[in-house]
Amino acid sequence: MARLNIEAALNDPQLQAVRTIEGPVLIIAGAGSGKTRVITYRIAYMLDRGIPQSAILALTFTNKAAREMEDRVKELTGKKLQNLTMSTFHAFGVKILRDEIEALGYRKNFSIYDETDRNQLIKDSLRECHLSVEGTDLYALGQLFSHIKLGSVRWGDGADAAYQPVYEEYQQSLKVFNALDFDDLLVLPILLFEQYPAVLEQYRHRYRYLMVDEFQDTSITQYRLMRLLTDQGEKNVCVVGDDDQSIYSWRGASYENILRFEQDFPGLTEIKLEQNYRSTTTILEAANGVISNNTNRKTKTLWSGNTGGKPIELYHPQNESDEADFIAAQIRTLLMQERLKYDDFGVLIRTNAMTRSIEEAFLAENIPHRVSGGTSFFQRKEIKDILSYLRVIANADDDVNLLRIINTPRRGIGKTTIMAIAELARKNHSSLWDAMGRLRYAPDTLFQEQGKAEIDEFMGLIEGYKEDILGKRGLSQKVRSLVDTIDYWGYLITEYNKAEKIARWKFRNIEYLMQSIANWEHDPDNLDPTLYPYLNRISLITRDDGEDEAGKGKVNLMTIHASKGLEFPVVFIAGAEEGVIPHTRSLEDGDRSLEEERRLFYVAITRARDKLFITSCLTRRHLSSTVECTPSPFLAEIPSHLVEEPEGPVESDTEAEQFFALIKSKFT
DNA sequence: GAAGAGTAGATTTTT
DNA sequence: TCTACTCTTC
Repeated sequence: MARLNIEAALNDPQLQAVRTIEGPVLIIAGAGSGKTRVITYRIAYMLDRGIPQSAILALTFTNKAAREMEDRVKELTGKKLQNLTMSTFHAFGVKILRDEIEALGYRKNFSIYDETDRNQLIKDSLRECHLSVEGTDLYALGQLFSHIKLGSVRWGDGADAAYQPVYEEYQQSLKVFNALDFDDLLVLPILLFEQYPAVLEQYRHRYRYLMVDEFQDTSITQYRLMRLLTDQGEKNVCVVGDDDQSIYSWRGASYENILRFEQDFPGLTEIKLEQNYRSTTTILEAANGVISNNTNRKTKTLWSGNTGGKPIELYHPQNESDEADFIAAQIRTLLMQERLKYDDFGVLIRTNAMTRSIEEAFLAENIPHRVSGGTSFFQRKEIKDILSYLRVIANADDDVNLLRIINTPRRGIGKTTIMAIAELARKNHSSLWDAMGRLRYAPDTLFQEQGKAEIDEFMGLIEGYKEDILGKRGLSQKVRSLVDTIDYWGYLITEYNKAEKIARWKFRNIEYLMQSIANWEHDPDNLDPTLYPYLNRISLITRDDGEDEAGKGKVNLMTIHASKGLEFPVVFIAGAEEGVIPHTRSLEDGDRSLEEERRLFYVAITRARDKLFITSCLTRRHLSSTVECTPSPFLAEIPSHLVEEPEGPVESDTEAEQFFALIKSKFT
């Protein structure tokens, strides 16, 4: 391999961070201080010193970050990295459970429930306990269940004990369905390790070098898992984080893990990376001006070698569509004037719903773009339908997914039939599939022959594909045949008979899905291209993170949360209004959340390398009405000498332009 | 008993 | 704008 020349590539603190591979290490890495660089060099350095790939475990926060890091290490070392484990905490949990879950009384073909599946199950559990679904805040109840499961709240003690039976029903159902929710992916490995020390010992023995990225965004549960793996012996664990960029506390993340780490690992090496290589002084000063208003933070001074920089430009468009047009027009101008490329631009928004207007403007202006976040591809109804078939083929006891497809496309198994099956399942404490199996051959039932025949046909369909797919290759071909057999196209046509366009578009999505399965299956690095690994993988992907090259040459449109860890020469922050950032929903629960919103704004600013645009609309459509907006209070925290703010609102399109746009849209 | 039509209700951030 | 649930019709 090419000789690793780390001295030339790194500054002193970075060098120290890379070379200190023994013992506990805490790296406080400010925004743009070369954190990813340090982590990748550190791994390369370890490999260079002869530490085997299989001994290294690097945990990240998102799949995207994991993949990116892997690519960079690959690039740096020129090695194949088949035994290096780089994944999210959740994916690591799945990996453990896939091998060991039988010890906990589940089967290996477990299903993983996403938010939608989980909400469905919570609804069913509520009904089962004779509580009204309409009168319950499902989101809040889901959060409560999470807290209970993760052990941060107890019944009666901050948690409404009235919901305890619902929780128990929920848990029991998961067990019967052989399904896990996202929390289980962390909690069950911990349980496993606590109950079976010998298993834990195996993992400790294997993973002797641990790294945790985005440490400020780990939860206490993730911390416990990490600690179990590193508490004994050499304690070669390195965590990298920045308390100022902690933006996931609503998901249980706690930057206090940094303090906890200091306590639990005495004698650790602490390294601060404070030199910012990314942004101009202007941008950095603005960011510092904002974040210094937070009270709860570790002291840290970011400085930059780049002096000066272009001013930050703040605009006030009339409404969100003017805002979108403005951004599109600026991109067009800068492309020509500054010779920038499309992928030099990042457009950051607070909520997914804000993508729409901007995307429309990009489409109208013919600006190639990529949206990450947003309603994930895998959340679309048509995709979920097809995937539900696959999930049921993998694990027929999965009632939630079974119910989704049992009559989709319609095959004459209606409400009454399903109720009867559910009744039998309830009596036997079994899954629906199990109950159907009984009904299928039972001579004496309340069922008419008609219903029975349909159940028989449905079960036959699933069983046939089970035979054909499980453990076998050629997945994408078989999915294609499945889609044909159930005539999903025919279903779409009848369901959307008034809008063939929609039906066609939905079917195209399914084509994409099959294409992506094919890509995954033909990836030479993929050693096991069968159904289970596929389902495990996609269950944890929320973003439509198209394969590596897909983002090249495109403007990046994403939420601020999704932008963490990325950087762009030019950044637009859209919707810098009170109620958007800070978001109304977060203002409801106090100062701690306000500080988190400020950190979010800080993260957004620090994504920019050279130039930052901020737009704050005068009005914005919200739900179905238009509301007046006031600028975000955070804007006033940016030192005013850094900002250029043209008077008055941005000009909206002249009538002539609108006319041309209309003509143009008719031709496209 | 199932299919189709119509109407609420909903939009913070993600594994 | 879209989806999930309810009510009506066949």
